[in-house]
Amino acid sequence: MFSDATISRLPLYLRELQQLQRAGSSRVQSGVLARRLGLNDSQVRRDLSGFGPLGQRGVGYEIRALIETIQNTLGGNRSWNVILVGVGNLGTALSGYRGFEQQGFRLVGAFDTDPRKVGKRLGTLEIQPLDHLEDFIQSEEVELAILSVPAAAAPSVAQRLELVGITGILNFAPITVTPPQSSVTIVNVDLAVELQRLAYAVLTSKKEAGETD
Amino acid sequence: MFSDATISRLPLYLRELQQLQRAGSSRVQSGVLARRLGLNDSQVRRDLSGFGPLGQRGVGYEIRALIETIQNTLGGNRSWNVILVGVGNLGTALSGYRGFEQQGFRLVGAFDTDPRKVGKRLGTLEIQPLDHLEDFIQSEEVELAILSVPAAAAPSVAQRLELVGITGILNFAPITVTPPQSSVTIVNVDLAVELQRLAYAVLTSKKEAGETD
DNA sequence: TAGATTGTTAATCGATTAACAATC
DNA sequence: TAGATTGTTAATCGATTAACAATC
Repeated sequence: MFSDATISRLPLYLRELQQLQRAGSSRVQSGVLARRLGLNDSQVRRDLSGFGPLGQRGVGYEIRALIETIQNTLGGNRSWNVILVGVGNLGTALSGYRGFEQQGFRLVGAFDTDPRKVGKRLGTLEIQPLDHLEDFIQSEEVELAILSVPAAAAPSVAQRLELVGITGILNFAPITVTPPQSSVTIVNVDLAVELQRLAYAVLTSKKEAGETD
Repeated sequence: MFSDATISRLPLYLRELQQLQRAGSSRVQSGVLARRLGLNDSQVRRDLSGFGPLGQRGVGYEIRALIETIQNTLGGNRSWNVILVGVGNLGTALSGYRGFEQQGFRLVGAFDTDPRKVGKRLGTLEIQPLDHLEDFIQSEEVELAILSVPAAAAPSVAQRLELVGITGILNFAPITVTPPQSSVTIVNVDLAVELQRLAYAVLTSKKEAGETD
């Protein structure tokens, strides 16, 4: 129904639409979305046409309907129970990240091996020891895990999560984690990668501009 | 020389190669890299062939040479001075992120508007007020900025950064920031987007497996 | 009706991949 | 030499985009 390329843009449309809605708009045109996201307007219409006829010719798209439809497609229009494994600097930051809650992701548990952290609070949650992982995941029907442990620990923790039935892992540890078996989907996020892409883009835009540097 | 698709994979190769090197390997084959990154081996060879003949037929690629070449291409084989604007939870986490230093990015300054934060230490740095931004950027030859301020403040801070000559901004604020003029390159990182992609991947892999849910 | 914008087609463009000769 | 793996071609596949009829 949707190509991979389209799927990867749906979250971007969603964010932009929510921004427009908050700013008071109720309708939007393909050209507006395209400009704001640096895309082509044909591309936007083609992406959105996968939902069936949603727009009105001559008028545009109803923002509210678009948001609901995209959310339905992306997240099944339901909330997901998420746990955080590894409450270091990054883990703490991620737990406070507004965007997650907004998009239907509920942080229901936080885990760390460090005995000094266990028992402390993280927002409204109490940090639990890693031993509790298995019981908690089963009793709370947790499906997704955010992994922010040190690189060295990441593969073994990922394996443990898979064994107990976690279906998706968002890995922030600076190491590529591949699924031990294939019952779990792992998305690796590398923050340094983004900075490298930025540096490359800056270098090439300078070259284009004719600077010698 | 390199397609966009190839460029976006170079940082992934780099990370994988550094991991292999740390594990004691000195050579690697296209098939090995492909498997570890979920790519096709032809694709890996094609990507790497842009550097000229680097591999040895029948043997593979020298890891050390590959790393150096990729680093050269991506970052100009030099270090970049980076500042952090917005020292909240996320900013603090980013400042401690190992991956940045490893890839040649040096955090040279940290800024926040909050008077209670100004003067405090962040690692080896002292947090400065936003007023110091312009002077600091010019005297320290800062080129890149990591933006982790609240969404509402992001566009105006981005504009300020552009005016004073910053050439690249990595934006973590949960809002799409587009360059006011075109003298700056902005890369928007949305952490919730990754979680949404994961959720979608989980949903579709379930459907494929025939679960009704 | 006149103006605007969608939905969709067809053409173009670019990226992936299988295959294999070259060669270490 | 025999085995392995690169570098590169050619074919395939998929994604983007211009264009325009449909229609609000």
